Amino acid sequence: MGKCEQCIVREFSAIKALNKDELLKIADCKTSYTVKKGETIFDEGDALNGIYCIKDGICKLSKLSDNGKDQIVKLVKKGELLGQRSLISEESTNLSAVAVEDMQVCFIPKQEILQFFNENNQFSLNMMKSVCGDLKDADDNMVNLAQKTVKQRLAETLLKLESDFGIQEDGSLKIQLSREEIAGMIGTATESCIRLLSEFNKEGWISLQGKKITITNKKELQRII
Amino acid sequence: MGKCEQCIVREFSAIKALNKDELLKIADCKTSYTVKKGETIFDEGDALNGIYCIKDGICKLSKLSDNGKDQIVKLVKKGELLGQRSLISEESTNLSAVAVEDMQVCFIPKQEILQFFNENNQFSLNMMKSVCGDLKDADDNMVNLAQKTVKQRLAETLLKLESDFGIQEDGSLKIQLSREEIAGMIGTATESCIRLLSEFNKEGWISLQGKKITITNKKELQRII
DNA sequence: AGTAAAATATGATATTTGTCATACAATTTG
DNA sequence: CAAATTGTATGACAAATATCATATTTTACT
Repeated sequence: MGKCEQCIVREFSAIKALNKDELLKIADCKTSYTVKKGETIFDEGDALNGIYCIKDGICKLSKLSDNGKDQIVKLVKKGELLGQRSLISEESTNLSAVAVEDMQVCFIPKQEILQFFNENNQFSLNMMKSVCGDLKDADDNMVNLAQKTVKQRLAETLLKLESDFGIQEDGSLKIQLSREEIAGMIGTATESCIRLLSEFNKEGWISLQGKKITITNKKELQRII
Repeated sequence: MGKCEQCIVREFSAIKALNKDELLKIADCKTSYTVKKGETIFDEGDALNGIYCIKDGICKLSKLSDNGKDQIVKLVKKGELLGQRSLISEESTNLSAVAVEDMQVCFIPKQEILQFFNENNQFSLNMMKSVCGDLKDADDNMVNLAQKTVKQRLAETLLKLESDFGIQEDGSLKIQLSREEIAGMIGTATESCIRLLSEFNKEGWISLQGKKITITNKKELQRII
Protein backbone atom coordinates (compact mmCIF):
# COMPACT_ATOMS: atom_id res chain seq x y z
CA MET A 1 0.00 0.00 0.00
CA GLY A 2 1.27 3.46 -0.98
CA LYS A 3 2.59 5.86 1.61
CA CYS A 4 0.67 8.86 0.22
CA GLU A 5 3.89 10.82 0.14
CA GLN A 6 4.25 10.71 -3.63
CA CYS A 7 0.52 10.94 -4.34
CA ILE A 8 -0.64 13.54 -6.82
CA VAL A 9 -3.44 14.50 -4.44
CA ARG A 10 -0.77 15.83 -2.12
CA GLU A 11 0.28 18.26 -4.82
CA PHE A 12 -3.09 19.75 -5.63
CA SER A 13 -5.31 19.56 -2.58
CA ALA A 14 -5.55 20.62 1.06
CA ILE A 15 -3.67 17.40 1.82
CA LYS A 16 -0.45 19.21 0.99
CA ALA A 17 -0.53 20.81 4.44
CA LEU A 18 -0.08 17.43 6.14
CA ASN A 19 3.34 16.45 7.44
CA LYS A 20 4.99 13.05 7.20
CA ASP A 21 3.45 11.69 10.38
CA GLU A 22 0.01 12.79 9.37
CA LEU A 23 0.48 11.27 5.93
CA LEU A 24 1.45 7.98 7.49
CA LYS A 25 -1.72 8.10 9.54
CA ILE A 26 -3.95 8.39 6.53
CA ALA A 27 -1.86 5.88 4.59
CA ASP A 28 -2.70 3.53 7.41
CA CYS A 29 -6.45 3.96 7.42
CA LYS A 30 -7.19 4.69 3.78
CA THR A 31 -8.93 2.31 1.40
CA SER A 32 -7.77 2.34 -2.22
CA TYR A 33 -9.87 1.13 -5.07
CA THR A 34 -10.72 1.61 -8.70
CA VAL A 35 -13.95 2.92 -10.15
CA LYS A 36 -14.89 2.07 -13.70
CA LYS A 37 -16.31 4.61 -16.11
CA GLY A 38 -20.02 5.03 -15.44
CA GLU A 39 -19.86 3.66 -11.90
CA THR A 40 -21.16 5.66 -8.98
CA ILE A 41 -18.92 6.75 -6.10
CA PHE A 42 -21.79 8.15 -4.10
CA ASP A 43 -25.36 9.16 -4.69
CA GLU A 44 -27.38 12.23 -3.84
CA GLY A 45 -28.61 11.83 -0.29
CA ASP A 46 -25.91 9.39 0.81
CA ALA A 47 -24.31 9.99 4.17
CA LEU A 48 -20.57 10.05 3.52
CA ASN A 49 -18.25 8.71 6.16
CA GLY A 50 -15.16 10.36 4.85
CA ILE A 51 -13.61 12.01 1.84
CA TYR A 52 -12.24 10.68 -1.40
CA CYS A 53 -8.86 11.47 -2.90
CA ILE A 54 -8.80 11.19 -6.66
CA LYS A 55 -5.51 9.62 -7.69
CA ASP A 56 -6.51 9.24 -11.30
CA GLY A 57 -9.45 9.83 -13.59
CA ILE A 58 -12.33 12.28 -13.71
CA CYS A 59 -15.79 12.25 -12.24
CA LYS A 60 -18.88 14.40 -12.56
CA LEU A 61 -20.77 15.88 -9.64
CA SER A 62 -24.39 16.14 -10.61
CA LYS A 63 -27.83 16.68 -9.23
CA LEU A 64 -31.05 15.21 -10.51
CA SER A 65 -33.65 17.84 -11.30
CA ASP A 66 -37.40 17.33 -10.90
CA ASN A 67 -37.73 17.17 -14.68
CA GLY A 68 -35.61 14.03 -14.68
CA LYS A 69 -32.48 15.58 -16.12
CA ASP A 70 -29.08 15.44 -14.49
CA GLN A 71 -27.42 18.80 -14.06
CA ILE A 72 -23.64 18.56 -13.88
CA VAL A 73 -22.39 20.97 -11.26
CA LYS A 74 -18.68 20.29 -11.49
CA LEU A 75 -16.10 18.00 -13.01
CA VAL A 76 -13.48 16.78 -10.55
CA LYS A 77 -10.13 15.50 -11.72
CA LYS A 78 -7.09 13.75 -10.35
CA GLY A 79 -5.38 15.56 -7.52
CA GLU A 80 -8.64 16.85 -6.09
CA LEU A 81 -10.81 15.80 -3.18
CA LEU A 82 -14.41 14.72 -3.15
CA GLY A 83 -16.99 14.96 -0.40
CA GLN A 84 -15.50 17.78 1.69
CA ARG A 85 -18.65 19.86 1.69
CA SER A 86 -20.76 17.09 3.05
CA LEU A 87 -18.18 16.26 5.70
CA ILE A 88 -17.78 19.84 6.87
CA SER A 89 -21.51 20.56 6.89
CA GLU A 90 -22.18 17.25 8.63
CA GLU A 91 -24.97 16.58 6.17
CA SER A 92 -25.82 14.00 3.57
CA THR A 93 -24.36 14.87 0.21
CA ASN A 94 -26.49 16.96 -2.13
CA LEU A 95 -24.74 15.67 -5.25
CA SER A 96 -23.97 12.40 -6.97
CA ALA A 97 -20.44 11.50 -8.05
CA VAL A 98 -20.12 9.29 -11.13
CA ALA A 99 -16.91 8.35 -12.93
CA VAL A 100 -16.56 9.90 -16.39
CA GLU A 101 -13.51 7.76 -17.05
CA ASP A 102 -11.83 4.94 -15.12
CA MET A 103 -10.62 6.20 -11.77
CA GLN A 104 -8.36 5.37 -8.89
CA VAL A 105 -9.55 6.76 -5.60
CA CYS A 106 -8.67 6.49 -1.92
CA PHE A 107 -11.22 6.78 0.81
CA ILE A 108 -10.18 8.42 4.08
CA PRO A 109 -12.50 8.07 7.06
CA LYS A 110 -14.15 11.08 8.56
CA GLN A 111 -12.48 10.91 11.99
CA GLU A 112 -9.01 11.35 10.55
CA ILE A 113 -9.99 14.44 8.62
CA LEU A 114 -11.85 15.96 11.55
CA GLN A 115 -8.78 15.44 13.68
CA PHE A 116 -6.64 17.32 11.17
CA PHE A 117 -9.15 20.18 11.27
CA ASN A 118 -8.49 20.43 14.97
CA GLU A 119 -4.76 20.01 14.90
CA ASN A 120 -3.53 21.47 11.65
CA ASN A 121 -4.52 25.01 10.92
CA GLN A 122 -2.96 25.15 7.51
CA PHE A 123 -4.98 22.11 6.51
CA SER A 124 -8.17 23.88 7.57
CA LEU A 125 -7.16 27.01 5.71
CA ASN A 126 -6.38 25.06 2.55
CA MET A 127 -9.71 23.31 2.75
CA MET A 128 -11.47 26.62 3.21
CA LYS A 129 -9.71 28.04 0.18
CA SER A 130 -10.72 25.08 -1.90
CA VAL A 131 -14.37 25.38 -0.90
CA CYS A 132 -14.23 29.12 -1.56
CA GLY A 133 -12.86 28.41 -5.01
CA ASP A 134 -15.78 26.09 -5.65
CA LEU A 135 -18.17 28.77 -4.44
CA LYS A 136 -16.70 31.33 -6.80
CA ASP A 137 -16.98 28.92 -9.71
CA ALA A 138 -20.56 28.16 -8.75
CA ASP A 139 -21.42 31.85 -8.66
CA ASP A 140 -19.86 32.40 -12.08
CA ASN A 141 -21.72 29.40 -13.38
CA MET A 142 -24.99 30.73 -12.02
CA VAL A 143 -24.56 34.00 -13.85
CA ASN A 144 -23.76 32.19 -17.07
CA LEU A 145 -26.76 29.89 -16.79
CA ALA A 146 -29.03 32.82 -16.00
CA GLN A 147 -27.78 35.37 -18.48
CA LYS A 148 -26.16 33.68 -21.44
CA THR A 149 -27.62 31.82 -24.38
CA VAL A 150 -27.17 28.09 -24.84
CA LYS A 151 -24.83 28.81 -27.74
CA GLN A 152 -22.62 30.99 -25.58
CA ARG A 153 -22.60 28.46 -22.78
CA LEU A 154 -21.64 25.68 -25.15
CA ALA A 155 -18.77 27.72 -26.58
CA GLU A 156 -17.56 28.62 -23.12
CA THR A 157 -17.82 25.02 -21.90
CA LEU A 158 -15.84 23.68 -24.83
CA LEU A 159 -13.06 26.20 -24.21
CA LYS A 160 -13.08 25.38 -20.53
CA LEU A 161 -12.88 21.65 -21.19
CA GLU A 162 -9.83 22.28 -23.32
CA SER A 163 -8.09 24.49 -20.78
CA ASP A 164 -8.98 22.32 -17.77
CA PHE A 165 -8.31 18.88 -19.19
CA GLY A 166 -6.04 19.50 -22.18
CA ILE A 167 -5.87 17.94 -25.61
CA GLN A 168 -4.59 14.70 -27.07
CA GLU A 169 -1.81 14.34 -29.65
CA ASP A 170 -4.37 14.63 -32.44
CA GLY A 171 -5.61 17.92 -31.01
CA SER A 172 -8.96 16.64 -29.75
CA LEU A 173 -10.22 17.25 -26.23
CA LYS A 174 -8.71 14.78 -23.80
CA ILE A 175 -11.91 14.50 -21.81
CA GLN A 176 -14.64 12.68 -23.68
CA LEU A 177 -18.19 13.35 -22.63
CA SER A 178 -21.41 12.14 -24.17
CA ARG A 179 -23.69 14.71 -25.79
CA GLU A 180 -26.08 14.16 -22.94
CA GLU A 181 -23.36 15.01 -20.42
CA ILE A 182 -22.37 18.16 -22.27
CA ALA A 183 -26.05 19.12 -22.34
CA GLY A 184 -26.16 18.47 -18.61
CA MET A 185 -23.26 20.85 -18.07
CA ILE A 186 -24.72 23.74 -20.03
CA GLY A 187 -28.27 23.11 -18.90
CA THR A 188 -30.10 22.37 -22.11
CA ALA A 189 -31.86 19.54 -23.92
CA THR A 190 -29.59 16.90 -25.43
CA GLU A 191 -31.02 17.57 -28.89
CA SER A 192 -30.27 21.26 -28.63
CA CYS A 193 -26.72 20.48 -27.63
CA ILE A 194 -26.26 18.10 -30.56
CA ARG A 195 -27.74 20.64 -32.94
CA LEU A 196 -25.41 23.38 -31.80
CA LEU A 197 -22.38 21.12 -31.98
CA SER A 198 -23.35 20.37 -35.59
CA GLU A 199 -23.70 24.08 -36.21
CA PHE A 200 -20.28 24.82 -34.72
CA ASN A 201 -18.92 22.04 -36.88
CA LYS A 202 -20.47 23.49 -40.05
CA GLU A 203 -19.12 26.93 -39.13
CA GLY A 204 -15.68 25.35 -38.93
CA TRP A 205 -15.14 26.23 -35.27
CA ILE A 206 -14.87 22.63 -34.14
CA SER A 207 -14.61 19.25 -35.80
CA LEU A 208 -16.42 16.12 -34.73
CA GLN A 209 -15.37 12.51 -35.13
CA GLY A 210 -17.55 10.33 -32.97
CA LYS A 211 -17.08 11.35 -29.37
CA LYS A 212 -13.93 13.25 -30.27
CA ILE A 213 -14.25 17.01 -30.38
CA THR A 214 -11.48 19.21 -31.71
CA ILE A 215 -11.54 22.94 -31.35
CA THR A 216 -10.35 24.38 -34.63
CA ASN A 217 -11.15 28.05 -34.19
CA LYS A 218 -10.70 29.18 -30.63
CA LYS A 219 -10.98 32.87 -31.53
CA GLU A 220 -14.47 32.56 -32.97
CA LEU A 221 -15.67 30.59 -29.96
CA GLN A 222 -14.26 33.26 -27.70
CA ARG A 223 -15.91 35.96 -29.78
CA ILE A 224 -19.45 34.65 -29.41
CA ILE A 225 -19.19 34.31 -25.63
CA MET B 1 -19.19 52.04 20.81
CA GLY B 2 -20.85 48.65 21.33
CA LYS B 3 -18.96 45.75 22.84
CA CYS B 4 -20.14 43.24 20.23
CA GLU B 5 -21.27 40.95 23.01
CA GLN B 6 -24.96 41.56 22.44
CA CYS B 7 -24.71 41.85 18.68
CA ILE B 8 -27.07 39.78 16.59
CA VAL B 9 -24.16 38.81 14.35
CA ARG B 10 -22.78 36.87 17.27
CA GLU B 11 -25.90 34.74 17.26
CA PHE B 12 -25.98 33.78 13.61
CA SER B 13 -22.44 33.80 12.26
CA ALA B 14 -19.02 32.27 12.77
CA ILE B 15 -18.41 35.09 15.23
CA LYS B 16 -20.25 33.07 17.86
CA ALA B 17 -17.10 31.02 18.38
CA LEU B 18 -15.20 34.04 19.71
CA ASN B 19 -14.73 34.40 23.44
CA LYS B 20 -15.01 37.61 25.47
CA ASP B 21 -11.41 38.65 24.96
CA GLU B 22 -11.62 38.12 21.25
CA LEU B 23 -14.88 40.05 21.10
CA LEU B 24 -13.26 42.95 22.87
CA LYS B 25 -10.48 42.89 20.33
CA ILE B 26 -12.83 43.29 17.41
CA ALA B 27 -14.95 45.81 19.32
CA ASP B 28 -11.77 47.80 19.53
CA CYS B 29 -10.82 47.82 15.88
CA LYS B 30 -14.20 47.70 14.18
CA THR B 31 -15.77 50.57 12.28
CA SER B 32 -19.55 50.94 12.51
CA TYR B 33 -21.60 52.79 9.97
CA THR B 34 -24.91 52.92 8.19
CA VAL B 35 -25.61 52.19 4.56
CA LYS B 36 -28.67 53.67 2.92
CA LYS B 37 -30.89 51.68 0.59
CA GLY B 38 -29.31 51.57 -2.85
CA GLU B 39 -25.83 52.40 -1.63
CA THR B 40 -22.90 50.16 -2.46
CA ILE B 41 -20.85 48.42 0.22
CA PHE B 42 -18.33 47.07 -2.24
CA ASP B 43 -18.08 46.56 -5.95
CA GLU B 44 -17.09 43.65 -8.12
CA GLY B 45 -13.31 43.67 -8.37
CA ASP B 46 -12.69 45.61 -5.17
CA ALA B 47 -9.95 44.36 -2.91
CA LEU B 48 -11.55 43.97 0.50
CA ASN B 49 -9.48 44.65 3.57
CA GLY B 50 -11.73 42.86 5.98
CA ILE B 51 -15.20 41.50 6.49
CA TYR B 52 -18.52 43.14 7.20
CA CYS B 53 -20.93 42.20 9.97
CA ILE B 54 -24.54 42.99 9.14
CA LYS B 55 -26.20 44.30 12.27
CA ASP B 56 -29.36 45.32 10.49
CA GLY B 57 -30.87 45.40 7.01
CA ILE B 58 -30.49 43.34 3.87
CA CYS B 59 -28.16 43.55 0.91
CA LYS B 60 -27.90 41.83 -2.44
CA LEU B 61 -24.77 40.16 -3.74
CA SER B 62 -24.77 40.45 -7.49
CA LYS B 63 -22.61 40.10 -10.52
CA LEU B 64 -22.82 42.08 -13.71
CA SER B 65 -23.19 39.91 -16.78
CA ASP B 66 -21.75 40.77 -20.20
CA ASN B 67 -25.27 41.51 -21.43
CA GLY B 68 -25.47 44.36 -18.95
CA LYS B 69 -27.86 42.70 -16.53
CA ASP B 70 -27.18 42.23 -12.84
CA GLN B 71 -27.59 38.67 -11.63
CA ILE B 72 -28.38 38.46 -7.94
CA VAL B 73 -26.47 35.58 -6.44
CA LYS B 74 -27.59 35.86 -2.83
CA LEU B 75 -29.47 38.05 -0.39
CA VAL B 76 -27.66 38.59 2.88
CA LYS B 77 -29.53 39.64 6.00
CA LYS B 78 -28.80 40.81 9.51
CA GLY B 79 -26.75 38.44 11.57
CA GLU B 80 -24.65 37.33 8.62
CA LEU B 81 -21.17 38.19 7.40
CA LEU B 82 -20.08 39.66 4.11
CA GLY B 83 -16.79 39.32 2.28
CA GLN B 84 -15.50 36.08 3.80
CA ARG B 85 -14.90 34.37 0.48
CA SER B 86 -12.74 37.14 -0.80
CA LEU B 87 -10.77 37.30 2.42
CA ILE B 88 -10.16 33.55 2.58
CA SER B 89 -9.24 33.26 -1.09
CA GLU B 90 -7.03 36.34 -0.83
CA GLU B 91 -8.58 37.68 -4.01
CA SER B 92 -10.57 40.69 -5.08
CA THR B 93 -14.27 40.13 -4.63
CA ASN B 94 -16.20 38.65 -7.54
CA LEU B 95 -19.49 40.19 -6.43
CA SER B 96 -20.98 43.57 -5.65
CA ALA B 97 -22.85 44.21 -2.40
CA VAL B 98 -25.63 46.79 -2.52
CA ALA B 99 -28.11 47.60 0.24
CA VAL B 100 -31.69 46.55 -0.50
CA GLU B 101 -32.89 48.41 2.59
CA ASP B 102 -31.17 50.69 5.08
CA MET B 103 -28.40 48.85 6.88
CA GLN B 104 -26.14 49.01 9.87
CA VAL B 105 -22.82 47.29 9.32
CA CYS B 106 -19.50 46.92 11.11
CA PHE B 107 -16.23 46.53 9.30
CA ILE B 108 -13.56 44.33 10.86
CA PRO B 109 -10.06 44.52 9.41
CA LYS B 110 -8.49 41.52 7.74
CA GLN B 111 -5.64 41.02 10.21
CA GLU B 112 -7.98 40.39 13.12
CA ILE B 113 -9.91 37.73 11.25
CA LEU B 114 -6.79 36.03 9.96
CA GLN B 115 -5.49 35.89 13.50
CA PHE B 116 -8.66 34.16 14.66
CA PHE B 117 -8.23 31.63 11.87
CA ASN B 118 -4.87 30.76 13.37
CA GLU B 119 -5.86 30.76 16.99
CA ASN B 120 -9.46 29.67 17.17
CA ASN B 121 -10.31 26.40 15.51
CA GLN B 122 -13.99 26.58 16.16
CA PHE B 123 -14.10 29.94 14.43
CA SER B 124 -12.45 28.41 11.37
CA LEU B 125 -14.84 25.48 11.42
CA ASN B 126 -17.86 27.76 11.69
CA MET B 127 -16.60 29.84 8.81
CA MET B 128 -16.08 26.72 6.74
CA LYS B 129 -19.58 25.56 7.49
CA SER B 130 -20.99 28.87 6.46
CA VAL B 131 -19.13 28.85 3.14
CA CYS B 132 -20.20 25.26 2.58
CA GLY B 133 -23.80 26.31 3.16
CA ASP B 134 -23.39 29.00 0.54
CA LEU B 135 -21.90 26.46 -1.84
CA LYS B 136 -24.83 24.10 -1.38
CA ASP B 137 -27.28 26.94 -2.02
CA ALA B 138 -25.34 27.95 -5.10
CA ASP B 139 -25.44 24.38 -6.44
CA ASP B 140 -29.19 24.18 -5.87
CA ASN B 141 -29.62 27.52 -7.54
CA MET B 142 -27.60 26.38 -10.53
CA VAL B 143 -29.83 23.37 -11.04
CA ASN B 144 -32.93 25.54 -10.81
CA LEU B 145 -31.60 28.09 -13.29
CA ALA B 146 -30.57 25.35 -15.68
CA GLN B 147 -33.56 23.06 -15.49
CA LYS B 148 -36.62 24.98 -14.42
CA THR B 149 -38.84 27.40 -16.29
CA VAL B 150 -39.00 31.08 -15.44
CA LYS B 151 -42.46 30.54 -14.02
CA GLN B 152 -41.24 27.83 -11.68
CA ARG B 153 -38.27 29.91 -10.60
CA LEU B 154 -40.49 32.88 -9.85
CA ALA B 155 -42.85 30.76 -7.76
CA GLU B 156 -39.95 29.24 -5.88
CA THR B 157 -38.32 32.62 -5.31
CA LEU B 158 -41.51 34.14 -3.92
CA LEU B 159 -41.93 31.27 -1.48
CA LYS B 160 -38.30 31.53 -0.47
CA LEU B 161 -38.58 35.27 0.11
CA GLU B 162 -41.49 34.62 2.42
CA SER B 163 -39.77 31.88 4.40
CA ASP B 164 -36.41 33.68 4.58
CA PHE B 165 -37.57 37.18 5.39
CA GLY B 166 -41.09 36.75 6.73
CA ILE B 167 -44.26 38.77 6.28
CA GLN B 168 -45.65 42.02 7.61
CA GLU B 169 -48.81 42.42 9.68
CA ASP B 170 -50.85 42.84 6.49
CA GLY B 171 -49.49 39.54 5.18
CA SER B 172 -47.27 41.00 2.47
CA LEU B 173 -43.61 40.03 2.05
CA LYS B 174 -41.41 41.92 4.47
CA ILE B 175 -38.63 42.28 1.94
CA GLN B 176 -39.49 44.66 -0.87
CA LEU B 177 -37.64 44.26 -4.12
CA SER B 178 -38.13 46.02 -7.41
CA ARG B 179 -39.37 44.00 -10.36
CA GLU B 180 -35.92 44.39 -11.86
CA GLU B 181 -34.34 42.88 -8.76
CA ILE B 182 -36.71 39.94 -8.73
CA ALA B 183 -35.93 39.41 -12.41
CA GLY B 184 -32.24 39.52 -11.49
CA MET B 185 -32.76 36.78 -8.94
CA ILE B 186 -34.56 34.38 -11.22
CA GLY B 187 -32.48 35.24 -14.27
CA THR B 188 -34.97 36.65 -16.71
CA ALA B 189 -35.92 39.88 -18.44
CA THR B 190 -37.68 42.45 -16.26
CA GLU B 191 -40.69 42.45 -18.59
CA SER B 192 -41.04 38.69 -18.35
CA CYS B 193 -40.95 38.95 -14.58
CA ILE B 194 -43.62 41.64 -14.53
CA ARG B 195 -45.77 39.64 -16.92
CA LEU B 196 -45.60 36.52 -14.79
CA LEU B 197 -46.34 38.44 -11.61
CA SER B 198 -49.45 39.81 -13.33
CA GLU B 199 -50.35 36.29 -14.37
CA PHE B 200 -49.93 34.95 -10.83
CA ASN B 201 -52.06 37.85 -9.65
CA LYS B 202 -54.81 37.03 -12.14
CA GLU B 203 -54.68 33.37 -11.12
CA GLY B 204 -55.23 34.50 -7.54
CA TRP B 205 -51.97 33.06 -6.25
CA ILE B 206 -50.56 36.40 -5.18
CA SER B 207 -51.86 39.94 -4.84
CA LEU B 208 -50.00 43.08 -5.86
CA GLN B 209 -50.27 46.57 -4.41
CA GLY B 210 -47.38 48.66 -5.61
CA LYS B 211 -44.18 47.07 -4.43
CA LYS B 212 -46.07 44.95 -1.92
CA ILE B 213 -46.51 41.32 -2.82
CA THR B 214 -48.77 39.03 -0.81
CA ILE B 215 -48.81 35.31 -1.33
CA THR B 216 -52.43 34.25 -1.22
CA ASN B 217 -52.20 30.65 -2.41
CA LYS B 218 -49.03 28.97 -1.26
CA LYS B 219 -50.20 25.52 -2.31
CA GLU B 220 -50.64 26.43 -5.95
CA LEU B 221 -47.22 28.06 -6.06
CA GLN B 222 -45.74 24.94 -4.54
CA ARG B 223 -47.59 22.79 -7.03
CA ILE B 224 -46.17 24.41 -10.14
CA ILE B 225 -42.57 24.19 -8.91
C1' DA C 1 -19.58 -11.42 -36.60
C1' DG C 2 -24.31 -10.36 -36.00
C1' DT C 3 -27.95 -8.48 -33.36
C1' DA C 4 -29.82 -5.51 -29.87
C1' DA C 5 -29.39 -1.42 -27.54
C1' DA C 6 -27.79 3.09 -27.00
C1' DA C 7 -26.09 7.37 -28.79
C1' DT C 8 -26.10 10.74 -32.33
C1' DA C 9 -28.29 13.40 -35.90
C1' DT C 10 -31.88 16.11 -38.06
C1' DG C 11 -36.57 17.77 -39.36
C1' DA C 12 -41.02 19.68 -38.01
C1' DT C 13 -43.42 22.02 -34.76
C1' DA C 14 -44.85 24.01 -30.28
C1' DT C 15 -43.65 26.64 -26.41
C1' DT C 16 -41.14 29.74 -23.86
C1' DT C 17 -38.80 33.77 -23.39
C1' DG C 18 -36.69 38.09 -25.02
C1' DT C 19 -37.03 42.51 -27.34
C1' DC C 20 -39.03 46.67 -28.75
C1' DA C 21 -42.66 49.94 -28.47
C1' DT C 22 -45.70 52.44 -25.87
C1' DA C 23 -48.74 53.77 -22.05
C1' DC C 24 -49.50 54.72 -17.50
C1' DA C 25 -48.32 55.22 -12.53
C1' DA C 26 -45.35 56.47 -8.94
C1' DT C 27 -41.64 58.82 -7.20
C1' DT C 28 -38.14 62.29 -7.10
C1' DT C 29 -36.45 66.86 -7.82
C1' DG C 30 -36.13 71.69 -8.34
C1' DC D 1 -46.70 71.94 -7.22
C1' DA D 2 -45.24 70.83 -11.81
C1' DA D 3 -41.90 68.65 -14.57
C1' DA D 4 -38.91 65.06 -15.11
C1' DT D 5 -37.35 60.72 -14.18
C1' DT D 6 -37.96 56.07 -12.97
C1' DG D 7 -40.66 51.97 -12.35
C1' DT D 8 -44.52 49.12 -13.75
C1' DA D 9 -47.64 47.23 -17.17
C1' DT D 10 -49.06 45.28 -21.56
C1' DG D 11 -49.21 44.28 -26.62
C1' DA D 12 -46.95 42.67 -30.81
C1' DC D 13 -43.53 40.27 -32.60
C1' DA D 14 -39.04 37.81 -33.05
C1' DA D 15 -35.78 34.67 -31.45
C1' DA D 16 -34.31 30.90 -28.76
C1' DT D 17 -35.14 26.56 -27.09
C1' DA D 18 -37.83 22.31 -26.05
C1' DT D 19 -40.34 18.49 -27.62
C1' DC D 20 -41.63 14.78 -30.52
C1' DA D 21 -40.72 11.90 -34.36
C1' DT D 22 -37.68 9.30 -36.90
C1' DA D 23 -33.41 8.00 -39.24
C1' DT D 24 -28.71 6.80 -38.90
C1' DT D 25 -24.56 5.58 -36.65
C1' DT D 26 -21.96 3.65 -32.97
C1' DT D 27 -21.32 0.64 -29.20
C1' DA D 28 -22.12 -3.39 -26.37
C1' DC D 29 -22.94 -8.10 -25.99
C1' DT D 30 -23.21 -13.21 -26.69
